[in-house]
Amino acid sequence: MKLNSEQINQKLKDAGLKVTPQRHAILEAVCRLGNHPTADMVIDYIRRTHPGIATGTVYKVLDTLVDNHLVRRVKTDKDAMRYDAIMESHHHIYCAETERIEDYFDKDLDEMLQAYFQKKNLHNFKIEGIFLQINGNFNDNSK
Amino acid sequence: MKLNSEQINQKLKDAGLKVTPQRHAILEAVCRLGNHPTADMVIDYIRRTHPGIATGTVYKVLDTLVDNHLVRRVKTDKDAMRYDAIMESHHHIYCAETERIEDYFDKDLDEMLQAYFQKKNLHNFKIEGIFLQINGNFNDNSK
DNA sequence: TCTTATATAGGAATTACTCTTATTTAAGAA
DNA sequence: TTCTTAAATAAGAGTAATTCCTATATAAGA
Ligand SMILES: [Mn+2]
Ligand SMILES: [Mn+2]
Ligand SMILES: [Zn+2]
Ligand SMILES: [Zn+2]
Repeated sequence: MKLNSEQINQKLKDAGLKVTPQRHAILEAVCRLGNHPTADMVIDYIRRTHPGIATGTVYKVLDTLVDNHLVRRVKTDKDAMRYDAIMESHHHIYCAETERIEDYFDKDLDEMLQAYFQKKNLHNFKIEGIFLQINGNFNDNSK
Repeated sequence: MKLNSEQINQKLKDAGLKVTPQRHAILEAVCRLGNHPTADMVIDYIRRTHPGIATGTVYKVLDTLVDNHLVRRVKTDKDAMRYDAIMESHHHIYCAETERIEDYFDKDLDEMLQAYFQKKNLHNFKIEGIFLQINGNFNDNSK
């Protein structure tokens, strides 16, 4: 989560992508903003330091980052897509009312699910990932 | 899934909703179309028998049906929301490439998850539902 | 340094969805 | 059955979110 400038560049390189200031800024923004920002939030954040960036560039780079597994999409009931720079396996706790999304890491759960579906064997489907969306309401509104 | 006209009306009534031709047609369309149609697909389908229906009405009614638990939203990596008239607990198998979504019913899995989270107890979050999105690729392109 | 495939800027275009207001209607009351 | 009225719909303008196009710029390998 707390990647320095060099680590961000390295991630891009490792993915076989050209390192550009735009890609750097966008990946950094998704990391830094946390809480699963929308494209629009990314744009607002980036323009503070990088005023000229084009809207289309942000969308295109986000797609590229998703395709190259540096970022993932997080879907909610609302219209706008949200993005997540945490690529370690984790799930999402989501409150539709407040649009708040919290990460949920649970190794035991992941192992349980993996074991379950190994046994189950969905014929004619190759599983690439299993994600849980846990819907409900947060009791407090802290954080 | 194979609801007749009367059953559709009954569902609306049971939810405490006024029965209107538009609501009837929209709920029927989501049932009949299956495969998690977009609002646009619902509009196209309905206009064949019900040419005058307004776009805004379809979106509004879909919202109403979701709020009253007669339909649920299904989100994918693409921009457009999709809808599902199957309200029994089930999960989704999703291929991002083809945008195909298959329903996945699994009582054992549901019980396992429920038991797991009962024990786990996410403090400060009231769970309303847990949905799995199983991402990957279908081997065949049948169906 | 040169080359070139790739990426970005700029902005128009499109899609998906939302909102507003006048009109209509479902369904309970009389 | 007719009346009443809160709620629903039509129509279409408006907005948000995303995509697309093309000229220009740039990263990075040769
Ligand atoms: Mn979603
Ligand atoms: Mn949209
Ligand atoms: Zn996350
Ligand atoms: Zn379904």
